[in-house]
Formats: sequence, structure tokens, C-alpha cells
Amino acid sequence: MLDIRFLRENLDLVRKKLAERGQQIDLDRFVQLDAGRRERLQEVESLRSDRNRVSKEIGKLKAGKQDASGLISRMGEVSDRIKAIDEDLKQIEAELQSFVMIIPNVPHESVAYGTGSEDNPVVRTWGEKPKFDFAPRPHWELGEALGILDFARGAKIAGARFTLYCGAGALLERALINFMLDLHTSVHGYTEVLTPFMVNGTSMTGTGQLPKFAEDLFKIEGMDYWLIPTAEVPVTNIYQGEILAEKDLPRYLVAYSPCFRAEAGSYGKDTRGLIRQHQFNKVELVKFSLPETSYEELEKLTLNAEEVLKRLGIHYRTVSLCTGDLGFSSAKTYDLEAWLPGQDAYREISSCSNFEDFQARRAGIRFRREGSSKVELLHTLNGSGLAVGRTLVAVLENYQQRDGSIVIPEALKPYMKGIDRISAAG
RNA sequence: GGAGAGAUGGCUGAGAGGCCGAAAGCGAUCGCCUGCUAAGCGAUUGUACGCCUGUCAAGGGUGUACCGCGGGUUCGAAUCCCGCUCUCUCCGCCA
Repeated sequence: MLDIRFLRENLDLVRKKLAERGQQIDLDRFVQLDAGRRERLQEVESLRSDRNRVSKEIGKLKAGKQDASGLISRMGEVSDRIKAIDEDLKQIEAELQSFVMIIPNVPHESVAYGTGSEDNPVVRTWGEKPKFDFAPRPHWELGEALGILDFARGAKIAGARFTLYCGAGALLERALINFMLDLHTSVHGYTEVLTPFMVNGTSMTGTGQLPKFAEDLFKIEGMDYWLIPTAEVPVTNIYQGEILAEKDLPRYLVAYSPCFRAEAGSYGKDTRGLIRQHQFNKVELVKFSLPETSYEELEKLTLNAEEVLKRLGIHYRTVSLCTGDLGFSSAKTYDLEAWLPGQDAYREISSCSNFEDFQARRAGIRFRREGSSKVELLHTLNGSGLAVGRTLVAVLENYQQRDGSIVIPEALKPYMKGIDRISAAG
């Protein structure tokens, strides 16, 4: 959510920035609502002031056994006025609120202009494409042949876009989760948290999923419980409505969670394999930062995510999302794209964003500087560190052998119970 | 799922229709005192939204709202009434 005062005073700037995102928003309606709200607020507040003053007089008159019936009936009318304006005001504020809640964040000045993913500048690449003396196969073929990924039974149990992991496949997924958590807690200084996997609507609104993107989410019928699409939601909302001390910042948290996404509107896209699932695992990095250091923190967070791929020895590139590709709440985002030789393509495996104060304002997450009485909004950041299912895909496709077996990367060996190669059973 | 108790500021805790944005204590900050520490003394100590003033800024003044949340009664609600949420205790069920 943008600051209403900022919006009021920077209409043209906001209009221009949103246009760069490819967004058309009727800011004239905002101006109208905002002015109407303030006008009515002044009116009702002065009536209240009046009523407060006179009510005290009435109290005094009554205490002195004097007649106050004239004042009482006059205040009765004033109260009716107040009630009527309040009604009006409530309506205006609701509309104003729902209006600002669907305005996306303003992109940071360093974000390149563009209309889609083809315009995302590549910031850096690491490693090289592995060479194969055979035609590398996609992970769904490898996984099925090895008996570690069972797409048919996943679909039987739950439906399309669900997968059953078996044996060494399940172990490999678990190994990746633990490897990532250990790296981020032991080496990068994050504190691990394990959160609820369902949250209420307030939390979903705090991080920006609601009200605009309800169709992307799974909701428990008849209850205010939503399945989290990422651990970003519960983790960022840990400090919802709180005021932190400056000395507590920056705060680094890491969480494993399953993620649930309806994937509405992506029918027919990535229908094979693990790339686009209704349920997948992810290790998420979340930071609460001072405003002045949040872009430094974004660079560090991105490198923390990249370190996972480096240690796994997987070639990747880092792109900076252009204005047209940027997510709703983000001011700046780096995507890590891992090389998948079986698909001859780079695929997003992590997304690292600085939300500046956009989420903090929605969720009411603030801090107080040492020696200051003023409270300020802090900045929130997060990034996948990494998407586990897609990392498993990258491992399978990059470490596949001519015979279809998978060599376990060095970094994962401590987590694989002595297995250093996954081969077809029997 | 059944029965009961509760929710007040950073914390503890008073408050029972007007004198309450809220006693008292603790904590914190600043100042005084002290050779140092402790003690003591004094002051300050919530948030949001308006308006006025000031401006490069910081600030100052003023009003309104907020005692879990939402409604109601009343000239006036932390206080009375209704609904909800959450917490705690006991019983049942349960990994």
C-alpha cells in the first residue's frame, strides 16, 4: 500500500510510475475520495468537539440540580448529525481503502523499463552449461524411470499438478530442505522459524496477496483460513502491528514451508513435471530492515540465495525484473534462473524482492530509532532460498548420467544417508 | 465439543455512566545529587487521523478517535446491553 499523503502530493509521479508497470489507475477518483473524506472528517470532528464540551456542561448542571433539558435535546440533534456523517464517512473510507489496496508498489529508480520478461536485464551469470555426450532428458522422464517421482499416482490421490515423491526422491527433497536451512542459519546468520501453513485474511492482506489475488489462493471453505502460497506471508506477519527497536534491525529469518497455489490462469502451461504444482516446498528468506540499508540487504539476500546454487554446482543467471514484470508489492526484484539442460532453458528458481515500506504499511510493522520518540515504517524483503522442487529438478537434470542415474552433488552427500548416486531399482 | 473465568498503556494492575487517555507501582529516558556504584530527588514517558503554524528540515499549537473487535442504549460509555474473536482453567476427544 502506498502512503496516502505521498499519493496525494505526488499524483503525477505515481501515475507515471504505474504506467511503466503497464497499469492504468483512475487517480482522479482517488483525489475526489480523499478530499471528500477530509471535508467530512473536519465537519464531524468539530461537531464531536461541540458535543464533548456541552455534555460536560450538562453533567455539571445535573450535579447542581439545574435544568439541562434544552441542552440535552439540542445535543440529541447533534448526535444524529454525527451519526449521519459517520455513516457517510465510513463508506468513503471503505472505498478509499479498497482503492489504495489494489495500487501496486512504485518501482525503484534502478529498475529498467520494460513490458515483459524478455526485457529483464541479466545482471550476472555463474558457472557454465554442463556438456553431455548424450541428449539430456527432462526430469519427468528421469524421475519416472528411476521410480522416484510418480506423477500418475500424485494425480490419482489429489489431481493434476500434484506429485508423489518416492524413496530416494523423497529423501533428496528432504536433503535439499535441510541443506538450505543449515546453510542459511549456520553460514548466513538467519534464524529459523516454523510457522502455521494457514493464515487469516488479515495476514494475506498485510503482505499483499489480498484483496487483489484471491483467485491464486486456496481457501478453507467457510472459515477465514487461507493456505499460504509462500512462507513470506506468515513470516512477514510475525511482527504485524508491532513496533520494533532499532537495535533489533536488521532481522533475518528463514523458514521452510510447503506452498499452495491455485495457479489459476496458467492452464496448459508447464503441465509436465514439477515446475508448476499446486503444492511445493520452499525455503524462504525474510528480512526486516532499516529503510536506508534495504537495498544493500537485497543484494546480500540475493547472494545468499545464489550461494545455494553455487554449492550445488548448478549454472544460473541473475536477472533484474523490469517494470512490466515486477510483482504487485515489490519495488525491485532479482530472479535467479537455473539452467535446466533437459529442457534446454533457464527457469526461475528464486525471486528476491525489496518491498520497501509497501508491506510494512499494510501490516503495520514499524520501528523506533534509538533516542527518538518517532515511529517509522521499516522495510521488508524476502527471497526464495530456494524453491525446493525446482532445485530438485535442477539437480536431476544437471547431474544425470548416460544410464539415467543421478550423481548426488558433494554438498548434499551429508544429507543422503550414504547414497551418492540414484539408480533405477533392481 | 461441554462448563466457567478473563482481555485496560512497554509490563503489573486500579477503574463500575460525566471530574478518565485513563490511578498506583515497575520499567525506560533525561536531568540533579554522588570520588565510583547503589540509593535518593525531579521531569518526561502510547498510537492514528485531521486542521492551523513553521520550514531546506525538525518542530510547535489545536481537535478527534482508540481501554480485544463490531454493533446498540445515552446529552455523555473503559464502565450498561448484544454479537464476535482470542487467552486461561476444568471435562470430553485426539497426533
